[in-house]
Amino acid sequence: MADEMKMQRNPMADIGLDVLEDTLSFYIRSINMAISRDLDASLDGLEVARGTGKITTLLLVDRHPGIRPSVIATLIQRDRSAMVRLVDQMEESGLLTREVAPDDNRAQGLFITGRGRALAAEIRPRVVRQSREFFPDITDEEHAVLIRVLGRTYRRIVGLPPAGKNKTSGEP
Amino acid sequence: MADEMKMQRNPMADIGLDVLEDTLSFYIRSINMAISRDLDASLDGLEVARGTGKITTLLLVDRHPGIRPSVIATLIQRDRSAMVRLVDQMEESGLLTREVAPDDNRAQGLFITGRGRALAAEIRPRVVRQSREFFPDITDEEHAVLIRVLGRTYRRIVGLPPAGKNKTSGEP
DNA sequence: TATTGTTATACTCTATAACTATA
DNA sequence: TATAGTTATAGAGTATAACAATA
Repeated sequence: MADEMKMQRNPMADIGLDVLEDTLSFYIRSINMAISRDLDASLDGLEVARGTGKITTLLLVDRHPGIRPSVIATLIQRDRSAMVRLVDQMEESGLLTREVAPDDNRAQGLFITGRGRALAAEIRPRVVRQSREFFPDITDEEHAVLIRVLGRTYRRIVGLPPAGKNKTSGEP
Repeated sequence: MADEMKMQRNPMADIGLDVLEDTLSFYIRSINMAISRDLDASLDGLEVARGTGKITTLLLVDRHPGIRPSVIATLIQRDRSAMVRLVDQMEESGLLTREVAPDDNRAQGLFITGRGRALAAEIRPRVVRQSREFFPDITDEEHAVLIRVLGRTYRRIVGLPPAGKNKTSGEP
């Protein structure tokens, strides 16, 4: 009788996630969707909302004048064709400019504009704050572990040297 | 002299990521892209590759016969319209069936088919293995911390009760 | 022959709104 | 009035292949 009464009063209450309960990729993929939506909302109207590459591109160009599109493409894990559209878009918005690289006529260097620099300054604290505030229920220690472990994984994926060793210009 | 020689021999070697270096959302978003691509590759040809909802839907329907699309939609953070297309697709593939819910004619229950059950059994170990092998350079302890912290965050986002309390059918 | 940037295309995902039928 | 599912559509992202110019 009580068995028949349970029905689905709160359908969420007793849902088990099967093996996904212990599967990191599931959590990464799920949280990615939520955090990206939240980030878009917190940057609404700012020309860098939507999509995963614009913020990184802006900050990298601001920090590394003359950086090449192909380098950024590697760091944001896009192919060159996707990178072209990204740079097109940001150039049209007046955030950066392209110049032919002095040492290689095939390549380009990207340079920040005044507007781009202002926007970078505007979003920098916002991006950091949004990221931390998205995890209100984790401790600073847990946060540090996540940064360390996920940072290590990211660097391995894109081919950056391990943390703390990026001061020396390494061998190829 | 040595200053002029550095040029850009290995362009990746000394790239700083600006504030993104300490921004969790950046790592989540970046790793998400890589892990999703890798998962797609490891499930190539299996009818559940591509896109984030199919695997979860299959395992949830297999585990919870009669589960409603709207419940799954909440757990995978999609709206109902996206859920419809997902279920359409999986029904056409013969992985699950829809039935009108006996207690509410508006609602549906989803049920696994033989093919669906077989596919679920096929992918379960693959998904778990892929997830762990994608992080070859983290310890089991670090892995456990990630599962615990990200799992907690996921449950908060989608409105599931905290871990360990999902045995009791909670109040609404 | 390999690399950098470019263009084109097809495919998928995302977000939004409006609609139906039930409750 | 609110909810479960559905349909339609515009916009954005993704993957792929082919191309030109340069190394």
